Amino acid sequence: MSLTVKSKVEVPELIELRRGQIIPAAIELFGKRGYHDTAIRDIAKRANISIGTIYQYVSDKEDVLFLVLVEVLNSYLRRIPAALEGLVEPLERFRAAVAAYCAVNDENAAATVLAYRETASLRKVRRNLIKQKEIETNKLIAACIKDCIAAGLFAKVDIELFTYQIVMFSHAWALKGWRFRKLMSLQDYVDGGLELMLNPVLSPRGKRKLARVRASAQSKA
Amino acid sequence: MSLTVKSKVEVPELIELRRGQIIPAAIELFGKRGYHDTAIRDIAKRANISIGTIYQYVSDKEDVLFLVLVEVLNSYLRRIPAALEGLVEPLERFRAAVAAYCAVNDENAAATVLAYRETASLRKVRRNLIKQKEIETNKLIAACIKDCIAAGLFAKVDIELFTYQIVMFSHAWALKGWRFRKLMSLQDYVDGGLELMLNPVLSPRGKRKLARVRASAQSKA
Amino acid sequence: MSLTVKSKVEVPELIELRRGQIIPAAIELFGKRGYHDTAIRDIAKRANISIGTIYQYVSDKEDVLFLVLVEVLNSYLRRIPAALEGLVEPLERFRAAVAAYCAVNDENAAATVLAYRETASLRKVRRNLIKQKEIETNKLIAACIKDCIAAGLFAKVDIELFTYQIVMFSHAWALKGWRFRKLMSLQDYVDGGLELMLNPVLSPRGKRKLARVRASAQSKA
Amino acid sequence: MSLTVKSKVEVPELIELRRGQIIPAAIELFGKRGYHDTAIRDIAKRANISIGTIYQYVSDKEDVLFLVLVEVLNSYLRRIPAALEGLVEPLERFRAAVAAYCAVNDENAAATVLAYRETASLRKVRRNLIKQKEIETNKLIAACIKDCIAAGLFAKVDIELFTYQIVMFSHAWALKGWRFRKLMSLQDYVDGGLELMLNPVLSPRGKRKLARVRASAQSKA
DNA sequence: CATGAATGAGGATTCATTCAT
DNA sequence: CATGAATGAATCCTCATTCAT
Repeated sequence: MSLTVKSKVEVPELIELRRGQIIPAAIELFGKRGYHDTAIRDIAKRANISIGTIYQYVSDKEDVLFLVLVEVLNSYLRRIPAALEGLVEPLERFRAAVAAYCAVNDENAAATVLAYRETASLRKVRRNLIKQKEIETNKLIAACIKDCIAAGLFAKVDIELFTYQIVMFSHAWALKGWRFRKLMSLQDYVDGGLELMLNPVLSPRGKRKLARVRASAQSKA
Repeated sequence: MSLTVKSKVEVPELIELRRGQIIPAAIELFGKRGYHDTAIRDIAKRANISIGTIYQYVSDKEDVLFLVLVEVLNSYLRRIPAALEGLVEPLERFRAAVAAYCAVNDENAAATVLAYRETASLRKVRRNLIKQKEIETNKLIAACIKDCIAAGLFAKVDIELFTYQIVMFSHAWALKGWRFRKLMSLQDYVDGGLELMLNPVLSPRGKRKLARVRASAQSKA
Repeated sequence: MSLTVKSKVEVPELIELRRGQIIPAAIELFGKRGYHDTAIRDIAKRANISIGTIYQYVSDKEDVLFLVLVEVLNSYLRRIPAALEGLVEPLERFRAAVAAYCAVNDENAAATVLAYRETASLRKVRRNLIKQKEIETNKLIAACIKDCIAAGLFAKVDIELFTYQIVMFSHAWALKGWRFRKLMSLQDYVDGGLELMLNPVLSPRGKRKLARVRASAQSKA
Repeated sequence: MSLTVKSKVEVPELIELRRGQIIPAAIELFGKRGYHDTAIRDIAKRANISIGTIYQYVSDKEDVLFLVLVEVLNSYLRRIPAALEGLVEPLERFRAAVAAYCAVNDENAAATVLAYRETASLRKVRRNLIKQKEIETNKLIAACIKDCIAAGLFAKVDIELFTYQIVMFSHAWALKGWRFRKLMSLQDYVDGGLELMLNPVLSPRGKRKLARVRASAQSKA
């Protein structure tokens, strides 16, 4: 009920089509001006549909925000597995996951910032669902960490803490982009961050492995 | 002009008195309901003054937000030096700075979240000023790091990156409080985080020092 | 033109079929929620047809209200003659007419209330037509009164006034149902009312007749 | 809570002043166009105040309707005792009460019609309060009837029924004004109605009294 | 200086009606 | 003929801001 967004139109293709117009328009405007300073009228204009049409696929302005945030979080949730596809070596997978997550937060910086700013504007149930989605995303990273530990590449660190360190590191690129973008490239950010975060964690075996991984990466480049 | 908040009343003592009523009320309400969902009327009521009086010391609702954010950032800026007072040993100072910053973010979690949510609602000049204040705070931490490096306790890490790692770590306690508070105490959070962040950074000498610092901390307890 | 409801479909059977779906649905909903708080969409849903179909047989929401009110008034117009069928004795006919009119207003209380509430929402021409229908209904009762006078059963009262007294008495059962239904049965209401209204009107002969009519009614029961 | 209308302004004189502007404007417009077809903007314009001011003395459009209906019913409630002042003879009092009630319904015909049309638009609690007020008004008339019975002027009729007969008779002048005003004067309506309604009720003594009352009334005129 | 009543622009939402399929 | 998605005018209501007292 509060977790699903009710639509007056029932044809699934139409719902997909229209929400596919509404959500991107809203992401853009919410990202630029914030939720409260964006009028439904603005979204309608940007989406090239009428106000009335929006209200046929959504029953509230808050519904739009909810759809937007779910979409953002889902897109993050999709990107990490995609980046891991084909990779089997645990350390490589870990590094790919971090790089991918940073990349998403780079491409959708406004959306990440939006999630931080406006999740609080949702009703509690929905706010919780958004948090749940964040936890799910975190699990993807936690899994990589566990694999590295299992493979003897990482010491037995606090997984939750280490996961959040990586999550915050990735979000920081979006949240503090105004600072970092002046100072370094995303590539440097990821490399420097991994350096900083991996050292305390790598076992001796992990260090050797890392050296090899780096060498091969370099030879490819 | 946009950096200072204009007041119709010129008596400095009055300005201080009234703003001293307005700002805490606004911090509380903005923190609870957010900037947009808090009406000037609400702030007036909480501060036990009239709407008219608020507008005598402020020319805008945005002014209130600005004053609030400046106050929050300033309070952070004051806390770190206070925590370092009397300490001379670089590693101890570093650890104290981190602990202090985490503590402030714990005590004023709502304010920290507020800064993340609503800084974007300020005009550009002011937004920049807030960012500047954040940079100043960061410098306090960066200075500790530099001292540790100079003392040969830390390897020559990227200072900016390491500083932000600590900053985000501290903010995370407020931003992700909904998660961490269920999992651990602030003490454990700080300890676990320092463990995670220090290892990659400590020089061999630093590691020995750390062992001693810890031992003495334990004997005190 | 304003007195007839235009239909885009011309087949009379279809018009009858569709309006036969629309009107009952509208009577129910208008009665329950009122004209303004009932949406065409609601009527369509209740009638199991589409909004578009409604607009094929009606050109306005007001058309629906008009059809509804005409239908209500017509049904009243049909009920009185039906109740008089077979009766010849003037006093009996009079009493039957009153009882029948009260009964209709009992069965369709919501519709009677609706007529009072929403006739004013019609355009003037149509409002007048509805009033005309009311006058026609009243004539049925007036005729009974006249017959009683002609038969020497009633004194020469003001027919218009007496008619309206009866009309209002019948409507009151619907309009003030919230009061009367708590206090008495419809039967008691009709009997008590007739007692009250007849006395001032009956001639001596009328009184004797009434006594006989009552006696025979009793013996039947 | 739902029975009182909340005001943001607390000064009683101001509340009285502003509501004294709002309510008459609303009575006029609701009476003319109905509740739903009257916009708050229209009321504001007619009352020569701003929309915002209305909402400082009322929290809802429904509040306005409620205030209007309460005012209408109260004015009725005041008029009957006023008309009875100084009169002691029960039959005279009864006749004066009826005449007064008819007169109010004549002067405020639109308001009476409004009560019939729009009471249903109120929330249940308030609708009940309005009904309660109607019952109170009825009691004033019922009391006159009781006095007449006690004085042996009326037979022992069903008081509730007789009261409502008079109430409906008075309302009918407003509700069916479109008919009666063409046919007779208010004076004739009252006289004719009383004739019709009193006859069945008057005891022999009552009849003699009535004759005297009439004679004296005539000699005065 | 302090007050808070008055203002009205601005924004969310509804729903009668149309029209392409 | 039937359908129901699309439209946007219309309306309620909020709240930042002003200004007379």
